[in-house]
Amino acid sequence: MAKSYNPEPIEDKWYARWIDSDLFKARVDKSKEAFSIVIPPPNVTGSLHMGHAFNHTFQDIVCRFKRMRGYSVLWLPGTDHAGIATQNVVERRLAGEGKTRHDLGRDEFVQRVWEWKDEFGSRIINQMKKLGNSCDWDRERFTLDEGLSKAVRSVFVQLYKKGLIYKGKYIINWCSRCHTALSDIEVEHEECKGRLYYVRYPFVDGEGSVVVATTRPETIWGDVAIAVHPRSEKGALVGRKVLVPLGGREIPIIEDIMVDPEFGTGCVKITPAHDPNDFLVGQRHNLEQVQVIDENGIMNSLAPGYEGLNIEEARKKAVEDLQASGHLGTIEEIVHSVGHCYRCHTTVEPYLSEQWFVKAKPLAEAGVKVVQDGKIRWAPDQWEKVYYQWMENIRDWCISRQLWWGHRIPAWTCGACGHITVSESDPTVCERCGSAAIVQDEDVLDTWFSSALWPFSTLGWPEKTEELAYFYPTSLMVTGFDIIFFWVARMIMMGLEFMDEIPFHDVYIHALIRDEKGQKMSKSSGNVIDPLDMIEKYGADALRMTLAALTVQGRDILLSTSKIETYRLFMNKIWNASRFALMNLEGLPHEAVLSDDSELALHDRWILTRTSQVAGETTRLIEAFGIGEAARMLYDFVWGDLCDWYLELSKPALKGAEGPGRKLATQLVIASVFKDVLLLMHPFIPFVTEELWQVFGFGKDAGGNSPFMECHPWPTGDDAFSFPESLEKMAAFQEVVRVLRNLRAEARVTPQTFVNRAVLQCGEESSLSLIIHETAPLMQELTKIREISLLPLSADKPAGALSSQITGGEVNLFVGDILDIASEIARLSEEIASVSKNMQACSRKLENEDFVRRAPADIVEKERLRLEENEARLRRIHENIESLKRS
RNA sequence: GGGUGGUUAGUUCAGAGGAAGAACGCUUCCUUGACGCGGAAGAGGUCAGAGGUUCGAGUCCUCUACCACCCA
Repeated sequence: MAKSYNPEPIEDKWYARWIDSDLFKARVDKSKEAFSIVIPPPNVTGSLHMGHAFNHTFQDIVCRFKRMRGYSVLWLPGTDHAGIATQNVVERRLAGEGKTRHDLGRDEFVQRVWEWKDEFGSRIINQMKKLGNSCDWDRERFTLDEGLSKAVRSVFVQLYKKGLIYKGKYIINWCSRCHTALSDIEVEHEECKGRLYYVRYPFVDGEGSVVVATTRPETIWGDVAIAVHPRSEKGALVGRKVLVPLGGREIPIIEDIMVDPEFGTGCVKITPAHDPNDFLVGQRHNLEQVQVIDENGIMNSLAPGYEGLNIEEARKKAVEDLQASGHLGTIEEIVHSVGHCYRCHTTVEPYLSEQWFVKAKPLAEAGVKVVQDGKIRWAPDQWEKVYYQWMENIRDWCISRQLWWGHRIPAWTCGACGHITVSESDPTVCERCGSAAIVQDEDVLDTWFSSALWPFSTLGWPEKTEELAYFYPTSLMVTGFDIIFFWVARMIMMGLEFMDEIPFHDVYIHALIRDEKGQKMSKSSGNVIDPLDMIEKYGADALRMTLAALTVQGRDILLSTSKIETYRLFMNKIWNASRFALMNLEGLPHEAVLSDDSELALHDRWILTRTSQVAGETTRLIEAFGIGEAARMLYDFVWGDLCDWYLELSKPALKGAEGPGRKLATQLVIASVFKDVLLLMHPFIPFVTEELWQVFGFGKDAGGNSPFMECHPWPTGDDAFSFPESLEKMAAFQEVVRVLRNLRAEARVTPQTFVNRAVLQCGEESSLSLIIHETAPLMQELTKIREISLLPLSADKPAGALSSQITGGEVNLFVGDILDIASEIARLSEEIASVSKNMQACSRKLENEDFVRRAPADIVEKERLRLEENEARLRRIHENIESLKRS
């Protein structure tokens, strides 16, 4: 075995073997309980980023764990077609050829996108494999593949027939760069600096004017009214007419409760075609919709003299013109919320157009109920509130996108009668009048529309497949809080509507990964830590372990390469600990197992007990999605208990110093503990554990073949050797060792120097004396003291020693001439200070009648013992000082 | 404006009613037959502030401050 762990060849080797052996293949097996996860499908244009790596590590740990626990596991992988993003990518490539998609035409363009997808779409899938994802790759799906497209059509038609999908002319969010409508949640609001322009609208009849404040003077061309709040002092103006200062049209002053009397002047201009609030006011008052900005963000002919200007130019000109005509008042610098496209960050325009919508409220009500009834559980549960809040205030979902890449809307408008035919199969004639002059809607559906069907469309719906019956509802959904609305909520609504059943039982929401300064990772800020780079540099296991260990609730994860480095060292530690074990297991037959405890020393009993404890805790934690806690516990256990203590303690026996029986017992303990530890770590770090497992030869069958770890049952700790009394005894042992080492360091004895003698004083027949008696040779080994002997507490204190107090006794280390009496007295005085402080805290509590009366008896008793212990310590320290002064 | 998190060692974070923990960094020492990618010993804290509940509060409640994020 190599002296240090080199992950790369090992990871590639095992991943290939796992796949060749169909280890991750999901099987409908009615004799087993099903466990299924559908992956949140990454964008097919993308590459694996740290957020995916984190998300996938979590799912992989749970899936591997469940396989080992005997479930029939399906982890279904795939990608989504990411309408806007993918179309953007291919359009950029075309631009490189000096072409636009319109030069190619729809069919050819879509063909080009497919070619691009075929070329690059497997990239992210290969990256997932590098991370070690145990997905069933034979079931990989894509939101635009045939089956899923069929599901999308079926859903669209059914919702339309139920009246839950409708088409209408409404004001929607428009990205003039992506050239498409967006749903409300695809708009990111951001505080931006802007200006509030005060504009005078003169009365038609007579003197004076009303002043209106607006951030968008270019839309004045589309004004159709001025509104005031009915109960404000401006209410008197209602019914009068004013002139629009650009263009000079006459518009009425109306009243509407939407107006905030406190904002600006209390008078608001109403532009129904260019503002969502104004749109609603316009509907209430039956106002005209004057559209002056087109879909490209360019002023049209309804704004004479402005035609062809973009918004920025138009705004500048409007301000100049208003200034020139004397209609412009003050200009105020303000900060206001401005919507931006979540894909390209262009400022979103409210735009009046014909779009398709899903009526969300009826769907949302069912979605709220299943969570209220506890059928779907959220972890951490605080996200439940976020979900409710959104679902209870849900608005209709704009699902049409003016793109070419996506599921084309299955609606055909008749040129003869105007009827819309919505159909799963392409119709040839209008269903109402039979005319063949029907034209399919140009738009495609929001990508999230197809993603919402993912938990059942991927399992074959609308066909009634056996996979669907067996694996749906899925067990768990793991995702980030940023897509609760985009995805989780919609999957719940669609699952309930079409499967009449929840899509998953548990939702685990994890935090987002940020850089070490807490900034979001982004290409533009150059702070991206690429998971593939990290895998190359540190290994997939190290990255996985880092991400697992950093998993915490309710806080973003700040990642840095130094943290990954920490866990890379851990991989090396496991490697070397195993190397040590293997070197010392030579000659041990594979079939030998630990079967009796007659030759077990305290530390053997202790490590077996600890292993069984840790197995139980790991099981409990993973079941409860406590991945982070489990990973941190395993790290501490392996590095601390196993390596620092147990392996050091096992050395004398392995060298034969304790006789052949002890050597064999120790070998069997090591084999047993390593077997369990590798199994417990396997879901977290599958590669290195599989390699070691095979080298150890654990689980070999009669033919000498060892199956993969994933086929081996999970250790729960229930049926393991366990000696609960060993925990306390070992703690006492460790305390003595630490105190002795501390005294050595105080006396500046270098680690390799042997000290001749130490004397431990404690009660005769006390448990401490028994422990020390039993473990003295090991204690000598760990502390490099030639002889450690026992002395009753009542005996006279031996002179010339450094002393320190332990629970139930005292440690004396004889360092001979090095002993500096003055500094030893000073050190003991410090000890007095800290012991007295502790004592005071104890007595303060015990003197408090309320404490003694009301605190649980065991706590009071603990406090009493603690006080006694401290009193004894204090007494002994004083004696030691006296004795030092005498010498 | 409404909501949700967060504030603990120099740094990054665990801990969620019974004597303040880890990792990294720092100091001192050690190449001991698994690992120097290691080991041993140490320094370092009014647990944001103020009230309250409790015999007892990083831990539960209220308020304040600051930092994030979400929704309008």
